Amino acid sequence: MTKSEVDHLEDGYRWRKYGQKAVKNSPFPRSYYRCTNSKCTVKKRVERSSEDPTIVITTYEGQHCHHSVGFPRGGLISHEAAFAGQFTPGVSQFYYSQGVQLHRGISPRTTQSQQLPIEVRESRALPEPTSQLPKDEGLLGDIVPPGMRKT
DNA sequence: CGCGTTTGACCGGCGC
DNA sequence: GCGCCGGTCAAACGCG
Repeated sequence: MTKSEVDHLEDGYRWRKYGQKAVKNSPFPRSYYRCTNSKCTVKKRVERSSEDPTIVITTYEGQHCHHSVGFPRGGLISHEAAFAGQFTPGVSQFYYSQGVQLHRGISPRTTQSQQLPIEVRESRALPEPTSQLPKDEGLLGDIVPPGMRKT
């Protein structure tokens, strides 16, 4: 769960909305997102909490086999980051879940979504992200231009 | 021109 | 067999 009032929580990846359905649990609709990378089968389900409209429940499905295409607030946008990321696929869900604590206390704040305490650079140093790596090398080549694929 | 978003329809599975 | 629900896809539109 993530405390935010906006749906487009930039977790460092590009998402393309492919559906939206209304759920009975919440008066708010549920949005379905999919990673824009064709090789990346990661899907995301964004649902707003019925009790706290400021909270969105982001459910990740699958793991990324690549890295972000540039971070929003200027963190790391270099190719090195891309490589570091692809070496530790499926890490997004980890830093996302452990990096965000759900606080039921609603603050009068209005734009805290831009100050998420998430640090993506940790994605290459997490202690447990090696749960089920796709171990497939055929996935690099999404954002990595030919010529720097290796050496 | 390319990409992403939006909305409606369609499909599959499950329960009754 | 039908109805309901969740999930996905596709066409069109708008914006950058």
